[in-house]
Amino acid sequence: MVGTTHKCYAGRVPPRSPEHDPGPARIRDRPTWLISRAYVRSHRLLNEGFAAGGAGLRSYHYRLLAALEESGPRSQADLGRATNVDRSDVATVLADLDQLGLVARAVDPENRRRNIVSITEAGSSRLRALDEVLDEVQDRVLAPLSENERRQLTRLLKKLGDAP
Amino acid sequence: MVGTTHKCYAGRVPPRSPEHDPGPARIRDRPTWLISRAYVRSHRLLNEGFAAGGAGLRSYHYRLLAALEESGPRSQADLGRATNVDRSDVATVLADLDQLGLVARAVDPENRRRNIVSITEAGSSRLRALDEVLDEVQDRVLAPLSENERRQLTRLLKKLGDAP
DNA sequence: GCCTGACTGTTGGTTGCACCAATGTAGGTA
DNA sequence: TACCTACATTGGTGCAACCAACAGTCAGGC
Repeated sequence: MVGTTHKCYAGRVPPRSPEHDPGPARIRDRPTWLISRAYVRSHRLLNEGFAAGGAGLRSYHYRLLAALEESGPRSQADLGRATNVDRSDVATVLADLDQLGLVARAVDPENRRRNIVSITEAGSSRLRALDEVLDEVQDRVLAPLSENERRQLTRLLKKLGDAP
Repeated sequence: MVGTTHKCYAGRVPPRSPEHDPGPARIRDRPTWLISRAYVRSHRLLNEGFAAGGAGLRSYHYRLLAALEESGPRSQADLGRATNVDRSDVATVLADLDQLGLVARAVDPENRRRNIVSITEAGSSRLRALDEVLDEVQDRVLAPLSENERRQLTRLLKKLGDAP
């Protein structure tokens, strides 16, 4: 953009920083800001990936499918606790997945409050497709970092997430 | 919360991992997931901080105030570019700050499309109060990490954010 | 037995943040 | 002149997180 020869600015408006703007130093180095920036970036790439190859599914759907495949059939509340997704969101997202035939829900005969949710064949195969999308996204998110730096970042973020 | 012994499971549902659940490995180590977790945590602490000592202001308000104090009066569009906030959001957030007397907006006489926004005395003093809140939040967010790890994380996240 | 309390799934919201579309106005350039 | 751009503003979308309330269900104590 602005690859032209003359930037005359006849109106001479720009009050400061005609060059690139590093952003306000007050927030620039603050971890909350950096984390937020990283999240926005990751979230954007993730959504782009899902939009391109996710067939209408989003982050929540993937989380629940992955958790189901990993741990086997379990109740919705259990699923929510394992994935940090609210019970109510679990219900609505599972309704989507159920309608698509990717999961099956059945009342637990031994505890009729519960729905035992299990992933279907179609769900597993869809999950594998999403896995490829996800892997590519990881690569794009981490693109600016070296292999070693990626491992460091993963370690630090994991440690950060272990906190209450 | 729930420090009790209530693992009744009379209906013995859990088909796997009767011990502690490390979460699905499929997402557990993925940077997008870790970044998202870190963001949720950071965002929650941030909102708690703002709710406690922010007098109704939120992240967007702080961002714009900080950018204004840092760089001096400038146009809204300029402000938005410097802070990664959409023009439309800049407008509405500035309307809040204007009404609170924390910023002042005046049409640029030399380019009447623009609003030159400047921070007021009250704005600067409010910003300093928010700074203290923010600093405390940083500390709580980074609590699980050592001093050296905090520096590493900051460096890596900054590098990550330099990407397009 | 009955009552109480806790848990489950569900519906129907709200909030914060990022983002997009359209519009009216103003400047600059061809 | 006409045209293209930039600006501020309004109004709306989408996603993720979260909360409140409810009916149905179970376990324990009385």
